[in-house]
Amino acid sequence: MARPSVNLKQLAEQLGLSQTTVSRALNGFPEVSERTRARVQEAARRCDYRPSASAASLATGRTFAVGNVVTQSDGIVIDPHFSDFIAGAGETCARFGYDMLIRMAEREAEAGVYRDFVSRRRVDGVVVHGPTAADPRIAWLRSLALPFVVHGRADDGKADHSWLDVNNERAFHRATDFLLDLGHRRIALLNGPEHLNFAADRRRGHLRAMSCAGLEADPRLMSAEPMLESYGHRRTRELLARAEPPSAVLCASTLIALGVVRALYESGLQPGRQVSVLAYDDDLSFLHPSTRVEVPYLTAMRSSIRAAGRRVAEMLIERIERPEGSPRAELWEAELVVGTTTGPVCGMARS
Amino acid sequence: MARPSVNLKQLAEQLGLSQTTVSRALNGFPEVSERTRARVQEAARRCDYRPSASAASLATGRTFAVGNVVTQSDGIVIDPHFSDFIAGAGETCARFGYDMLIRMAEREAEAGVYRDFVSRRRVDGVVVHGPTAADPRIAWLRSLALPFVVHGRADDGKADHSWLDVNNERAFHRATDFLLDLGHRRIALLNGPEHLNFAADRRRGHLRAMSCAGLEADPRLMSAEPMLESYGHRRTRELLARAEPPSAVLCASTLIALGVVRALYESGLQPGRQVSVLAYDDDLSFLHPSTRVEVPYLTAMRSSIRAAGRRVAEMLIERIERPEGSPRAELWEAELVVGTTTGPVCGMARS
DNA sequence: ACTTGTTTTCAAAGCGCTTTGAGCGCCGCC
DNA sequence: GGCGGCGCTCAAAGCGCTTTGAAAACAAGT
Repeated sequence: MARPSVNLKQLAEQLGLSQTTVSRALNGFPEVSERTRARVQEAARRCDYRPSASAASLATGRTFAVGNVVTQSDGIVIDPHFSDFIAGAGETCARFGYDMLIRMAEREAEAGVYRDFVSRRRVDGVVVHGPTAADPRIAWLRSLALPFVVHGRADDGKADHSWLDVNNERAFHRATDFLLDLGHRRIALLNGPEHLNFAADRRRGHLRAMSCAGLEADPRLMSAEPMLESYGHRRTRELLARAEPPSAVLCASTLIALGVVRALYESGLQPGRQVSVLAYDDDLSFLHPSTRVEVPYLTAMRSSIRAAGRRVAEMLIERIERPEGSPRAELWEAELVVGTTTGPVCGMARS
Repeated sequence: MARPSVNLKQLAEQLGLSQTTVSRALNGFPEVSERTRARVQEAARRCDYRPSASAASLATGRTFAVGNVVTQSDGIVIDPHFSDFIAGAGETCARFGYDMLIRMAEREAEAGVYRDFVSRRRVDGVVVHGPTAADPRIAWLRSLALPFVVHGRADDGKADHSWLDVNNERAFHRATDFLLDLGHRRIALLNGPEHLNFAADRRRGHLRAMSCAGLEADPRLMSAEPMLESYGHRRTRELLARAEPPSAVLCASTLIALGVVRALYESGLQPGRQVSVLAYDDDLSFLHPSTRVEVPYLTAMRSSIRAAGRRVAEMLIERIERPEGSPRAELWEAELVVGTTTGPVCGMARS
């Protein structure tokens, strides 16, 4: 099996046909007779013929690769949510014969990367991660005529491009309502970085729910940081040291929630008893049992980021293969999963 | 900035030079005069000229991409360790002008993916993840003459290829010694899947340390499963329900350890007091404070998987660009970081 | 002036595929 | 008998780069 690589020319010679016919036979063109097609396919399989990607790419302009640029904003943190998203997207890509290209760059260099993708013809399309308010990338990509799908929403979703987002605002509205119904009034929000739209939406959902209930949210109970376990832990310790600690904590990720839970236990408190914990759960594969028999632990608003990855890739491939079609937008609702970390407000936490 | 894409021919015409000269000027060949080179470079910059990747690739056979195949062994779990590794590798790749190609496949299809990479000329080399005992991939890749670097060790590292691994055996030997020194005798091992070499090595290190201390490891205290938080949690509850529970738990990842800690707290035990917890820590970015000022929480054997990613990518690029050079092998030592989750054995846990 | 050598430039031949435009044989239809 | 149409196949022209082999330009040595 050393070096079998046959090229089109050799295959054609072997068959006594022209390259044209062989190429057409393999690519399913109608103008080749079924008998010939079968012969060609058989020979191709026997010789393990596979067209060179770069030659095909040069001839067609297509690369069968989708780009993902990972910005290392402050020299830190590739977030684990990304890897689950990629896993989902990768499944779809594999199914359609695409590869995923990943390029890391400083945030300021991102525009350059897109131009590079286009002028060097490296990818057929890209997915845009972590949109911010008035995200400039949308305009760049449009002007470059590079197909793209946004994971999240830019321009409030009004814009004329494909996107898929979770209804973060509603998710946090509902989460807050759930806690309010349990009697909680002092609710802390441990949000992700709020220049990212998803985090801003979550904050808004939380605030809306509070004001619908006639309550004013206490700004001192709200924070926004990268979603690390240590953030949940440190912040919870701070909150518990207050004169008026919260009776419930709303977290932007399960990672944060794990830190919160750890801090609670360290302080001798039990999640779901003295302090309730509710997290947004991206259904990360490594935080969940592989078999779903066990009772959920964290109460959470859940939506699978991996499923989102799958769908976003489908949407992207559709834009690539039928650019004339109209863009699609999907807004997914997160599902409330009640676990053991929430419970009715209890005496202790009353201010 | 709409469609600037200039090609070599146009650039050459514009300069009144031949394509040859322009190409050579840009690629740093010595036989072009400095004056001409400067002129060409200036023009290239002004026109934002970038050579088409597929054309260059077709002409040279190089792709400037390194492949990573992610096997979805049982339809589940892309593990978060992978994403940190990729982040590291991505940094190096970006520095050297390479892209990372990711392809998902069923484990049985992996051989086919490598062949595809080679015959379709998709990548210049690959990194091999998660080597197992007598891993067949090594032989495949060698017979395909595709440059590769193994993250981990195959063939006990004797083989003639580049690899980078952590000394997992020593790490777990030391970790076990550390616990033994604290007086622990009943030590549970929550290992990763032991068909993977790194996990087998860790088990061996643990067993060696035990037998060096004249102790026999209790097989009922050892388990091997995918490294999920829920695994740590469930398994710890099982262990605590035993007549003779362990006084210390050794975990193959921080994720597992978080589950262990949670289970301990739920049972009213404190990590570091009644039960010690020591984990292998890949220094995953999302489980650690971004600023390192805080005291470490988990006691751990630590080695950055991200740094490993960086180095593996360097080694791979070296193999790609100088295949005649001799392969490199590196064995990294993990560092012991003492946190708050370990302490001397205490009365309660005595059987 | 004429060879010799060195530097700088070029035309043209690939790399391996797709795709255009045409050819050929054959049918049926006016 | 000529003509359009249909079914199948092909030669050749790209796609945009690199690289070979040779030529042109210039300087230096006899």
